[in-house]
Amino acid sequence: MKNKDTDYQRYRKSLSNCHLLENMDDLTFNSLISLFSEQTWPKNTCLVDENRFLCKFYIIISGRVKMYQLDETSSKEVTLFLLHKGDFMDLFCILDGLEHKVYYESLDEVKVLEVPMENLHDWFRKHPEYYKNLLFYAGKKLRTMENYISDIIFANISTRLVKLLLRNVNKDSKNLELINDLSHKEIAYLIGSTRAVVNRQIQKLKKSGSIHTSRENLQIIDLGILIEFLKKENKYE
Amino acid sequence: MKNKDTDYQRYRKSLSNCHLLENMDDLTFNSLISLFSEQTWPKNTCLVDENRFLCKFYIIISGRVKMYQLDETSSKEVTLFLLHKGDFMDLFCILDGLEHKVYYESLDEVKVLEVPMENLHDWFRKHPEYYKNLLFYAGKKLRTMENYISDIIFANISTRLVKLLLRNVNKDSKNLELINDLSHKEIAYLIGSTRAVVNRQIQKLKKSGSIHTSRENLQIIDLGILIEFLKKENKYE
DNA sequence: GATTTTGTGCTACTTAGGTAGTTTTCAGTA
DNA sequence: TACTGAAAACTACCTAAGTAGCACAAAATC
Repeated sequence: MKNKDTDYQRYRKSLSNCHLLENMDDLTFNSLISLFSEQTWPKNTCLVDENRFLCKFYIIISGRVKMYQLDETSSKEVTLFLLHKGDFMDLFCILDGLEHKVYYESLDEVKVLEVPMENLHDWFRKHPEYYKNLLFYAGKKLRTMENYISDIIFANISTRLVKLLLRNVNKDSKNLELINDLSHKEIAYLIGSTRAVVNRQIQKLKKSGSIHTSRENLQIIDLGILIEFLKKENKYE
Repeated sequence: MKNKDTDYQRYRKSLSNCHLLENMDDLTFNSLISLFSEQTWPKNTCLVDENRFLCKFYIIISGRVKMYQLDETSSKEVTLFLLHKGDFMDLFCILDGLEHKVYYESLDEVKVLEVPMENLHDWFRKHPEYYKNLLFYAGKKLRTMENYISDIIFANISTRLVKLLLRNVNKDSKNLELINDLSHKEIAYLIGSTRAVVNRQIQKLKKSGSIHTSRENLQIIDLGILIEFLKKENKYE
């Protein structure tokens, strides 16, 4: 039992940014977290089982999972969300209980907390006030999607690329995080484009002296140039 | 009091498709609906007051409201949602209580139910189990947005146009609804394109014999042709 | 009923970005 | 240390779709 308790404290700490668990006293937190069990998914694994997310719910503890759509005809991809610590799967299923045709793939070794959907629903029925946390999270994701749509419609690829970079710069360290070790292909899918086009833009950014790249690695060396670029395009917020 | 009761019954009926009010006994329904007051907005009016939706919440009873984003630089638009009977405003604000930079415009004379946000929150605190209804609605909208994104990335304009038409065909009457009286410009904004391009595609559809148009009016005369077209593009679901 | 505004149809032009293909570089591993 | 496969770099090409402009018709406004 002592062991479990320290586990819970560990989760409490590592999931401090998790909207679902916000404003929760320790007792409630423990009652919820005791329903979960920890799992590890290996790197670069697809989670293709369509119905899995109707019966199980997951919270990511560590590692990245991309949620993406695939177009069978052209075998193109779009990454809808790059999920990480504190994110859920599948948001859509937990909200409306319907099937969600979407793909998930781990980009790192991923640790998750798993709970049978039914148990989670039971818990929520007993603690309906915590639906609010789910609402808040859904709101965040809606906003992200709305921005995605306006970006695709209003902004060209170079703008979208620069915005993606700036979004993922750590405010304190000024370093690129979360997407710094992705291939050009993965970066392309994050902004709804293709490898070749993104590479073309990356070459331009390199020549401008704003970034430095090596194999599966992208670093920002002059944030100011990127910000100036967005300002020129009137896309700087 | 009698008068009020008949009002409530009228709302109950006309808002039967409203997710927020689903699975609600009459007593609860009345306790909620009594917080609202009816309002009428004239046709073609912009609701620009930025903070309005932070303090007031609206349910549409009749008429259409488009929710859209505007790019100041290019003065381009995208319509994110074409809201109508049973839809809410502003979903984003009710979910996370944050400001939402978005535009609303009435396309018809619109009747809404208005409630001060604070009162609605109070009601929800007393009836937290109805957060679930909000969750369900949010899920629906997330799905719509996800589809929007994949369509923009995977499908060309003609496909997106045909999909838009088919989505808005009444299953029973086979007639185009909700978007049948829009200008080409408004149709363009619904699929993230421009007037001229949409017009080009509409001419093609007319020549194919699938649709008939007149000023601000679009009718489908051969649904089969449109469905065949999508099948050929492998975009038919 | 005259004037203005708005929607539609079309033509001609431009271009960003998608596509295809080759070469080079690099990391893992046999 | 050589082999292999993936990522990256670069070139050449193509086209869907955005842009600009104009003419005409239907509505709306005066």
